[in-house]
Amino acid sequence: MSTPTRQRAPRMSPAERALSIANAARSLALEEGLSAVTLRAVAARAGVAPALVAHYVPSMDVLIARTFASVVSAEVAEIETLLDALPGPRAQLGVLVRTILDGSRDDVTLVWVEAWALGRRNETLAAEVRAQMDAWQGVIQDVIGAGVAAGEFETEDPAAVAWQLLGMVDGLNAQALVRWGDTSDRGSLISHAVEGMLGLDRGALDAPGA
Amino acid sequence: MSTPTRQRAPRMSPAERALSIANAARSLALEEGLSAVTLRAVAARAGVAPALVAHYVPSMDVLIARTFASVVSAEVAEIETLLDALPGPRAQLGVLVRTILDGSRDDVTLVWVEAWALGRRNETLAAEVRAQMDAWQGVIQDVIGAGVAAGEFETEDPAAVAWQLLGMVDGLNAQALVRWGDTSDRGSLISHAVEGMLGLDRGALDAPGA
DNA sequence: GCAGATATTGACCATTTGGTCAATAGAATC
DNA sequence: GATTCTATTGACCAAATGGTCAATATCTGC
Repeated sequence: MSTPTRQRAPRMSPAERALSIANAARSLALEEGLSAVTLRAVAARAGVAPALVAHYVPSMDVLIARTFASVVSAEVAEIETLLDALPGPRAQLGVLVRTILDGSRDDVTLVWVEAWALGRRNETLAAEVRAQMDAWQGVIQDVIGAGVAAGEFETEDPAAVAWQLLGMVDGLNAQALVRWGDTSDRGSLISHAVEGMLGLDRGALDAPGA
Repeated sequence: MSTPTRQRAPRMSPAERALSIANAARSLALEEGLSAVTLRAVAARAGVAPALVAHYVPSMDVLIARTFASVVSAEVAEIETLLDALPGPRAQLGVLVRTILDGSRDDVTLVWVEAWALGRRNETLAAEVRAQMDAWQGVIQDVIGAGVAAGEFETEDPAAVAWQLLGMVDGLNAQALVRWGDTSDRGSLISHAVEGMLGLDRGALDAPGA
């Protein structure tokens, strides 16, 4: 059947090849989930013999953990720069919630959900999951903390609220991954929920003017 | 090494054997997760040859889906009877949230999380996941609907609020599965969140008297 | 007790997984 | 142009997965 046989891969420097493999793993994870990041699948996508992937990575467990970290830390960084451009904590929190729930990151959500499951049998991945959760929680906590300092939010425990909010949006995203269409009112409803947690008036977090 | 060899399993009626296998799969799922429900693992736990499991089940995919349904529907039934014993919607909602989040069902949570992940490669399981999500949502929606009818809750879309609440608690439970200890304030915080969604005063859902 | 029905099993098979290692090919250096 | 270095590969391996099927053991009805 035509040429299902792979050409010999052009020689690269170790750094280049390592990057190429990491990128292959990353795109594979985003398109088909972390469980699709197997030795052979990564090799095929990178256009390379399976043995080469094994050669460049200590074990598949750590490649999966690194891939997870790569995907998620990029998302965190993206959100952070987005928030930096906004005026105050209230605007930031509103945008934060709406952005996370806007459904445009289902691929990342899939990576999260599979990481929770795979983490039970891959301790390296589990550690990375905890680290990235901490990073996420930190971003949210900073916003909430700033809001409390500015007298805009009311809570005695910004850290706990941040964890709570993180869990909520994770759950809603995971749910959206499984359920049919209908991702309608997620934004406004959770805004009301957050208002409840932070002692805000109803609608205080709704999208401003625009 | 002693006797790692299995005795021949005592003969049973098909109904009995099928039940025995289902129970083995169920306990395995609760102890080690859905991904541990493999042909050989189930056979070992049931004290039976692997071929017998294959004989009694159309495929592992459906055994896994049935096991998921068994675990989750039992939980739904348990909660329903718990709610029936309570006076009104507000008490029911408060207990509902606190009970789901009390951390005593981590085994079921693990089954949920793995079902989300495995469902992407097991359509039978995916269908069952959606069905059980609908069941859960129905229970919650009934409580909220009753509360709205009684003038205790304020929302225009009980169904949406129910979905939202379900997603939130799922996420918080999944998070607790991964994070270290510290499952502290989950109850009261989410109560405030729900109060925000349903237009209740702060503290309206806190545990009564007791 | 004997014969038939059937619950159960061992022996296979194909596939997929992660991983190892000596051999090979290709670029850089002398 | 020959030699050295090394990126890359094919050929393996062990383990685990789901699944099939003829053979066997055991119970039931006659």
